[in-house]
Amino acid sequence: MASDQTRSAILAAAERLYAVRGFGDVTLRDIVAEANVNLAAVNYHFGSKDELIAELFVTRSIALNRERLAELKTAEEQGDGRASVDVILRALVGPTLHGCLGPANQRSTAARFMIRASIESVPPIRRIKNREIDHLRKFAAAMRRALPDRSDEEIYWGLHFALAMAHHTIRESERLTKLSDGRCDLDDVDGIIERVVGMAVMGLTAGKAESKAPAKVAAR
Amino acid sequence: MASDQTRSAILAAAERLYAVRGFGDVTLRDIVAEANVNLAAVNYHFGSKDELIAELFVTRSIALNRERLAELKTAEEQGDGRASVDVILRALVGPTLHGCLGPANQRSTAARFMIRASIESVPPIRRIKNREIDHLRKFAAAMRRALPDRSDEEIYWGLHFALAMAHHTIRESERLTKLSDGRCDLDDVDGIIERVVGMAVMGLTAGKAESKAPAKVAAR
DNA sequence: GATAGTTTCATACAACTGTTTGAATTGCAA
DNA sequence: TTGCAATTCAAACAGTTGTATGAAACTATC
Repeated sequence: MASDQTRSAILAAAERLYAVRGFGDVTLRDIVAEANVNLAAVNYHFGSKDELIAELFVTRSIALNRERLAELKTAEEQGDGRASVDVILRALVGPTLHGCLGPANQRSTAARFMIRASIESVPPIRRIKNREIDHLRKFAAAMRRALPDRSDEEIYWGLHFALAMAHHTIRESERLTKLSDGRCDLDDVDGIIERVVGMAVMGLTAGKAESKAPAKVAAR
Repeated sequence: MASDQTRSAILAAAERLYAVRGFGDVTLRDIVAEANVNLAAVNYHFGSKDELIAELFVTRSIALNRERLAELKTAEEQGDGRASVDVILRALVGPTLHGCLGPANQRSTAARFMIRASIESVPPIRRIKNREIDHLRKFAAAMRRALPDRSDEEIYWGLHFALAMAHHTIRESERLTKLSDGRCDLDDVDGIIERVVGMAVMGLTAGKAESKAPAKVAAR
């Protein structure tokens, strides 16, 4: 309980190393060297390596989900309990994209860490991700209120595809840059968000009149 | 050169184990036990564990890419060197989705292996994936012919999003089923393909008249 | 049927992994 | 200061990993 100094040094060092080198080849010995603490400190403070990784990921996940829900809640309050489709989608994919993309040289360690977590999917992280379903259900519910005429199936596919585009863009941003010879601007995060949201809105509202304002779907 | 029996037994056993248990916890000893061969046989026939994995993945990748290109070529020949947007997209995402989705109990070992490869992303596989850019360029070129008015940027984003939806559906099919309480039918592969293609077509052609037939975008 | 080349085999190797141990040290309360 | 708990430390542990070795078994050629 006393200092907590060692504990946070380990957390910081671990996140830094995982962010840069991935989970695959970072050992406990690397971490304690980076943190300037003793090897046994990890097991003393966290119990095991997996629990260290889990704590790292849970912390960031909670923060991310909190942000998403806050955005959703604000939007629904302003809209009399009903937010528009594009606003809901922006609350879903915006925080992630803002957190993980943007100019590479100014990405936070936390962002790089979450990118790794999104790419490598090591067991302790996978276990946590599986519990995030409840979180998504809240967005499904919001979307149901925004599109009362759409079937649940359509809504789930819409949310699924929105997340697909967001996560894939994060995971494969390097490849997209290379493929397009830099013509796709991965630094313009807001542009990307509008692109993703625009596509998802089209998918969710295609063939029906929207119940709210048509939303500015054009990207850039 | 002689028998090749051992070699293929190793390949088959390795693919089977990786497909079921993932790359994370399958050791060479597991593989040789499953294949009923000696431990040293792997290094004798493949050089190293990584090269074994690479050969496995390259084989499947080549087959997949061949299938995609064949579909594209057929379509372009039938259309006087110009295929329609939806047909190009179907050639891009169809083979992958057909190969990896469908009723879980009748998925081939190869399909399960490719799903694993898509989820876990171990170093030797990542190295190979990075060389697949040329392959994508061919689809970009075909798309440019189909949509001469669209900018390269729009085309790359369109292809990127199409792949995003396809791969994410494969990676997260379990989660989508759980989230939607089974309302999203992951066994109807053709339905999924139409859904993905439909979305991508909308994204690529939004705001402009299509140069070919409007394509049946509605899913199911 | 001897021989040369290929393939198999049991075994050892060397390195690295996360974890544990028990003693030393520290910090704080009485 | 004394005593007690929390923390740090060096060292070792136990297990696993991929790989290398050298002899044995095989196979096909002459």
